[in-house]
Amino acid sequence: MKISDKILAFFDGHKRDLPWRNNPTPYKTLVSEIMLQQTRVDTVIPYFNRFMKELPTISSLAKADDELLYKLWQGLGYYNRAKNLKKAAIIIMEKHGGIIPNTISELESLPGIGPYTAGAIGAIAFQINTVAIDGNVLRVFSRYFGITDDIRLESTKNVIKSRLEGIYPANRLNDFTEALMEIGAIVCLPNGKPLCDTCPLSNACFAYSNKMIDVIPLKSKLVHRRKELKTVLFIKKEDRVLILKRPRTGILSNLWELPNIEGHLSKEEVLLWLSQNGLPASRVLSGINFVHIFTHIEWNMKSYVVQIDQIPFHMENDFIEITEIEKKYSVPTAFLPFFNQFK
DNA sequence: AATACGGGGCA
DNA sequence: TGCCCAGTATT
Repeated sequence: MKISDKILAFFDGHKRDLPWRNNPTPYKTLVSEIMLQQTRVDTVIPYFNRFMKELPTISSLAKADDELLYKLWQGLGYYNRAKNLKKAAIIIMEKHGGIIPNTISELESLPGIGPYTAGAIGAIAFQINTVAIDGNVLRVFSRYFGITDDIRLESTKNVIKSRLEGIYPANRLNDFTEALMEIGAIVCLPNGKPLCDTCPLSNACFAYSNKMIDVIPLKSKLVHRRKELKTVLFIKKEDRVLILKRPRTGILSNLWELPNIEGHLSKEEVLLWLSQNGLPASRVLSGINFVHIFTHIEWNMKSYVVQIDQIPFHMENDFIEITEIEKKYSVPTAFLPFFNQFK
């Protein structure tokens, strides 16, 4: 039995029931693949279902209100994906007549779509004979071929790509592409924990036969995570809280945040900051402290709850009812504990 | 070639 | 704690 047949047979017998696999369309493939970038399937599922309900077509996505778009993405992370997805939808409407393009080069020219996603959409939605190399595929085939180089290196990905091209079947490119990733996701697990007993590749797997599953793949360490101190202010007047829109670029771009200041401030320093910013406070109380960890930054946040007597007239539109914030404003996870402390 | 970019789940 | 995740854009 050819290796590709074994892989396809495994997929037929073990594939998970995922929402984007029900009555698949290129649009479902596009949205799911963007959401799945660096994000687990289980995390994506509820986001995908909500997204498809609110924005069921390319055209609705292209016209979507930005606040709705970011709200649908709240908590999913890598928020530029949402921005780029809408940009891509607009380009598809304007330059491709509303039809998702069916060539790798056209797909890859869209914002937010790189080599992996173009390959995945090309193969899954359009049966293009192309390789889609994600983290799963790198792990499965570095083990299978016995490739001991650092899988973060572009050169290693190219080696795996060319080796992989040699085992592609003539048809069912869509199922085969998903099958490779499915094996990585449910059998060939990371951290030396693969379930080789149930793996369709084990009898020809280099790492398995050489007892090297715990050393392959080799992956270099990430750079050090820097620490930042912040003081977060929960400034409220009855049911309304002051929130600010973050810049269009950088971390958590376009999302809404609580006012925050670099460093850990004392109550007196907070009072000074408030008066300098035209916010005379009636009371400043210590709030909760919280640590939020990003991939490359750690925010150590100290908070204060500030009650003010009167909202300055020029800030009238910046104080939003909490229930309204929950419904319509996209607030990054890092700030949610400060809202939840009152529940 | 290296870094910025989220958040959660699991040893 | 550290690793990993259906990666891409920017520098």
